[in-house]
Amino acid sequence: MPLGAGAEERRGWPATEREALAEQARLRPLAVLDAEGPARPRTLAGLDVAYAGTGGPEDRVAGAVVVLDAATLDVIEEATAIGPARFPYIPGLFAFREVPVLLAALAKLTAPPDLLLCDGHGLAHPRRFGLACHLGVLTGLPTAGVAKTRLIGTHAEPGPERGDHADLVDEADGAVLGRVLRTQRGVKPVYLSVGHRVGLDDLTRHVLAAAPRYRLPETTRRADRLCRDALDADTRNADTRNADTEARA
DNA sequence: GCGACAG
DNA sequence: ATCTTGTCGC
Repeated sequence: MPLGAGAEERRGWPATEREALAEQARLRPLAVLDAEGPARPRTLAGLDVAYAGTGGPEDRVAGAVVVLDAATLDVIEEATAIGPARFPYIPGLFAFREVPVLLAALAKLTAPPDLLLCDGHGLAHPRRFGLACHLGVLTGLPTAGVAKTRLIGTHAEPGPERGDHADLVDEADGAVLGRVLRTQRGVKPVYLSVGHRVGLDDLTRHVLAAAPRYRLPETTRRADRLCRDALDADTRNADTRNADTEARA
């Protein structure tokens, strides 16, 4: 999947909270949040990141993207990438920590997925520009956030059945930020929000279809396992190299 | 000042 | 996210 070096790469990655906030403000207007569809995506991609450290900018991170056939949920393609976190974990600036390694993994795909499902929020963000929006603007692909917990907004408790849902609303202005969806009877709901070039109704259908059995959609489950495995494999390789160096000393 | 706070 | 023992349930 062709992803040329973006302006971000040439300008350097934000090093401070202030620079990151400025970058969010610069990119935010580029997100397309009023789109419909994609109605019938052929492929759905799940993205996730695993960490080695405790939240600092030096942590080792592994990103993964898993492309599934939207109809059968069979794996079509996978890719991973490993590198430094490059930014500390700060709620609201999450993307600056995960985007670099996710872009690196996406660049290894042979074809662009029809919809990227990110592990985090999109519009449901303090400044309306979560990880899913950020990744959408940078790749140009349809993206959405599928988060396990709330970041902002309030909502009623969704009904108990699979498919039941409630609006996630910004108390300040009444704006609908996303949707709280029950993917299985009797389990905690997940938080959906638009990222770029997708509609909330279509997103809800796709996530429900991708979660036939568990709380989280297969996209998220597959990506979660893949990035975890990639990080563990890298850790073992590093240990092996260190052992060899010690032996030769 | 006191909580809340994606992963 | 990651660190971690046991435990309740299908």
